[in-house]
Amino acid sequence: MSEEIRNRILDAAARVYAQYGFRGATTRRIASEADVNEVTLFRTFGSKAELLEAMLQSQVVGNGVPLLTFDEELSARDNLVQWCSQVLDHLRQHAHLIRKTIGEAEERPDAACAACERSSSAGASLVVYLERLREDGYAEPDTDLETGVSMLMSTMFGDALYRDIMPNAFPPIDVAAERYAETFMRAVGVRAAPMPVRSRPSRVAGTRRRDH
Amino acid sequence: MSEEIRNRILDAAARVYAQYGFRGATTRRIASEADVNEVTLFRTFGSKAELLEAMLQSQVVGNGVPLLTFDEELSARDNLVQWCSQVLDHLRQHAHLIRKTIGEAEERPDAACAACERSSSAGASLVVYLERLREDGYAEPDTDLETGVSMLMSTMFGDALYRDIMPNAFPPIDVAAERYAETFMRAVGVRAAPMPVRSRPSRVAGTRRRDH
DNA sequence: GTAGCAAGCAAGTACCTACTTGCTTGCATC
DNA sequence: GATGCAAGCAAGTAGGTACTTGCTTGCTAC
Repeated sequence: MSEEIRNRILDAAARVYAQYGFRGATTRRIASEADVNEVTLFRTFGSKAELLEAMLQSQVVGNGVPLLTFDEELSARDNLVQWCSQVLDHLRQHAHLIRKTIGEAEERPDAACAACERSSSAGASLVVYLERLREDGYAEPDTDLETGVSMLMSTMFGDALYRDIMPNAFPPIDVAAERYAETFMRAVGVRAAPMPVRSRPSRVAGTRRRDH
Repeated sequence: MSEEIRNRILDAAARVYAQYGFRGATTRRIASEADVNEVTLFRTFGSKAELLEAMLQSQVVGNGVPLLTFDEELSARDNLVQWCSQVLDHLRQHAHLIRKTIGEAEERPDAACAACERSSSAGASLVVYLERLREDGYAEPDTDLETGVSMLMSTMFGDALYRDIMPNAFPPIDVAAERYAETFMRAVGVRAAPMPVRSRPSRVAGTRRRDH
């Protein structure tokens, strides 16, 4: 089948690109990494540029930064920790590829943009969640939410992309997610318990908050 | 003089490298950017690798991330805002170069490390400052200082390096420094006024804090 | 069996790359 | 004016790059 060999080439291209970048990802290297004749690359994808474009697209499809989908069963803290952990995992898995793509943004800006949209919508999903916490009285109303979210996203990108080249600039890897989430909560004023009183509007249906 | 032409080559190499990276920074391009014969590069630096190494070193020397040197006249907030502003300025000036160097860390890890040491010592200077604020009662004692600092550094790197490719993921450029500083202050519990009472040891000489 | 097709293989094209060599030009010093 | 030196210039070397062409091999379907 042609499909199997096609995927083998795409996978090999991803590995080679992640290590050597666009210029360094020669057709020769990719072919030998995929254990395929070099001519097959051109017959299958037409050119090196088209190959790498297809490879980047295949890496992005269904592979974006995870959105925050809150679980009513969990506390705000646990929701945040879990999401941070997912985002960190995802970014770390694609760290080399992202680093290369971003590093070459001057020369091929379109490639970098694809990945960016995903991450900004992930940030947006966090904003939505925080606004809900706020109207439920779980978060203080007078904090700079957007800046906090922006900082948390930068933090997770920084951790995932640069931990391996400057390891002592970050919290230990096994507690990073919760430390980020907790520090973030302080920054944007997310409380464990809701605001003491005020005219907090009761939620619609389906919530299980019976607290005072 | 040979010195002038040498600097012209180094500057040109920096520009070309910032745009094309190591592989893309061909001796031909650098020579033409410096308006110098290509042979002169080899006579002056020996090889392309030595040239670019010299260029990176010349960019780092006396050019590290600024350390936080607090001004007793200013409030903690103003000290932090000022420092953040300096760091952001510095990082933005070298953004392209840093991005390329970090993107190529897999292939030339030593080059990336040089820049990293500087920035981690900048973070360390912030920790020192915060510990002083804490013992003066200007900061809460029970917050995760290291994580906060790590997040602030990541934030500033992220802003400086990625703002141009994802502009709406960050606060407006003219207020970014103060928003980061203020959000950071919340996160690590830096107050405008010192702790209410306790057995706070009085500072040595030269301070002007007469508050209770 | 044979026709079609996907892949391998060997070789070649045209261009770019780092780097070298031999020679000329201009300037500054004695 | 002769010497030395830094730079330019033209040409060449050896190898890598993307990409092409022509032919062979092996498998699958009718």
